[in-house]
Amino acid sequence: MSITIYDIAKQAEVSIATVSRVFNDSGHVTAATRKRVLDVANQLGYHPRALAQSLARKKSKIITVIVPVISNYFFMEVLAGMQDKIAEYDYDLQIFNVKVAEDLLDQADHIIKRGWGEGYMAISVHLDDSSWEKLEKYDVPVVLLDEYYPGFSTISVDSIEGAYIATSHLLQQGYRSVGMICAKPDSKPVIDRVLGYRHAMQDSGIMVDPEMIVTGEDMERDGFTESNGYQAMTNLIRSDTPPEACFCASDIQALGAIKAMKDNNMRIPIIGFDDLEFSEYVGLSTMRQPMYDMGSLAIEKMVRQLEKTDTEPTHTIFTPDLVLRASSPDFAGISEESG
Amino acid sequence: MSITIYDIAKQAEVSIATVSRVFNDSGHVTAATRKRVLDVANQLGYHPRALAQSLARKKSKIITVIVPVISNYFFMEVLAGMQDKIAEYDYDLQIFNVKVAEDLLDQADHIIKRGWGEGYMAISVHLDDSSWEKLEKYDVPVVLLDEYYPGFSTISVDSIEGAYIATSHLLQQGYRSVGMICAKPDSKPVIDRVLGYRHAMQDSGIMVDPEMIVTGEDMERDGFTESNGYQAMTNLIRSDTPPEACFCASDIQALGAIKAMKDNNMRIPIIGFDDLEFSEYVGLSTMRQPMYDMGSLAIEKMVRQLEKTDTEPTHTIFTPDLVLRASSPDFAGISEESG
DNA sequence: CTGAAAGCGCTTACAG
DNA sequence: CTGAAAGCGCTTACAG
Repeated sequence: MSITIYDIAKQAEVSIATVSRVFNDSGHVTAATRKRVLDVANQLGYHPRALAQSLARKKSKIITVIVPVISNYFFMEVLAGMQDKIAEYDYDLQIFNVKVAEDLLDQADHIIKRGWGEGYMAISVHLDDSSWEKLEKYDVPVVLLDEYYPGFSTISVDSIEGAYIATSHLLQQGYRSVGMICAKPDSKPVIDRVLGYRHAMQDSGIMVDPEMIVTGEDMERDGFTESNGYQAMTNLIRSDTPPEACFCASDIQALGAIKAMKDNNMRIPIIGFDDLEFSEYVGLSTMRQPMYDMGSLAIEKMVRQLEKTDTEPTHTIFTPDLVLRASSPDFAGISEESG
Repeated sequence: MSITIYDIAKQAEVSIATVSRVFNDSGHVTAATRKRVLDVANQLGYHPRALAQSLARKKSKIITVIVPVISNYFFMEVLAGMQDKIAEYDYDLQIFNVKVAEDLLDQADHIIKRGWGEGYMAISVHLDDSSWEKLEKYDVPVVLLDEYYPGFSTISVDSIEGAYIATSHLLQQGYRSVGMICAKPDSKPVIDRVLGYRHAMQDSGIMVDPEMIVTGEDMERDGFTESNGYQAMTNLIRSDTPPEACFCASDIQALGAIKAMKDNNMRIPIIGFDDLEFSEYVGLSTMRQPMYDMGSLAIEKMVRQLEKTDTEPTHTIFTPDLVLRASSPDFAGISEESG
């Protein structure tokens, strides 16, 4: 039913090898035969099947992206960067979702063994070193995004440093009691951001009050949701000694936190983490993660590996930038803002 | 180097056919030989290559998604719905970006001919009927999302009706001068939304003032950006007779429009279109498009076609729901709100 | 420049 | 239940 290389070879009165050559610009084909083949192909609407080409060439020209099902804004902005960048190359993107569970390694293993891609990128997939080590054995190009492992090329953001910067800024403004809204406590980014927060507090000689580190009840998407932030801030407000300022593990939660403050008719300075597209318009101060650039860079690293330009893994660690907006006014400006 | 069905056949002392059967639970294989094969396979870390299976079976178990590069929130929420739904089935998602240009048909044609997927979904790809007709000839399952064409299954939202509802609501509140913020004028959704807006105005016996239909200068993503909305609202404000209320073609633009109002120290009721995740937290009234559900339904339709449950194209047209929030207070409440 | 043939790694009737 | 063989739709040395 669907037409193949044989059909057009027959009609053009050449061998299938010649047809193949025409479509690959490989080998030298006479202009005449080339035209004959192309004419027949056009007439019949022929186009080589990528599947068959991939098998024969042992190259699929596909880059497979592994992402946790909790697809959030972070992933989306990263993906946008990937999509724009990959358009420059002769590769295409295939996406596989994995469930965040104990058998995460098995799932990744399975995806790689299925062998669709020439290379694999994992976004926010967190495994321990021994797990990554197993995957390393397959000797296939892998780029990790939002994760670090020496054996693969990685792109990540220094969450500890970011949290430190945000918290320190608040402390420098003169606030002593700074709270933190976190998400799922055992999620990798949360662990790091809490750590940075603690460091900053300690470096300022302030005892960390465990009750100042809160999260909401809604644990969908690992707690990275507006509702979680809303709940968390509500908890903070209702505590005996509400903080004077707050560092929040993500912008999306900060959005909810701001709403909670509004609903409670109060306002304290808050700094988020991410810098999502809407953050600027909401006036949210935040630690900017260059998500789009990270996605773009990930593709570049992958292509360099695929084309053997890079032979050793490379590591890029971005330090997030503090972006100050209305949500964390200068200390002097507080009275005006908190109307 | 990488191990194949032959390797494990040899070691297990069976034919490759038997190995294949074990991995496909097809045919009856003795428990003993089955175990033997599986043991060897595990030991060698074997797993069938999807590429080869696809070629032999003439089925790739892949659903290909075609999306314009201007990937916006709409696409992202749709994709989330697709991802969650596809997890229930034995299919995987592959994404191809197309550039919105004259040769959009060629690009789609090319993607389909490459033949990766068993079925193709197009999100927000707008072509004329004769173009879709050409694609119909390939006789491969296609589902269109955010587009209508009789020959394929489609899922769309009634933009005209949605715009009509939003505008009518504003008019019923008592506003006479209602403006509209649109995006790229010749983009499909914009055309429809402007139409609905005009209908509503006309049905209320109000002359449509062309100057009341504005857009911003930034045409990235077809104008569906905050900055475009900001510019558009700024234009509206600066006009000789600013409107008393405003319908906006998208939430993302409405976000920018609200900021523009704030910066100009004024506020008129505004209703957006989409209901993005942040809209609730911003208090933006809007025409809700069930994007997630649309993505989910698209997968269902596709699978039904792939498994021959559906043999005829089906069409689902959602009418967007009016969701009222703080951005468009009741007429009575205006004085309080516009502080 | 062009063709015959082997091969990519599987599946699947067809026999037995 | 199991194997030999053809086939999926291409590519690519190897000859000529």
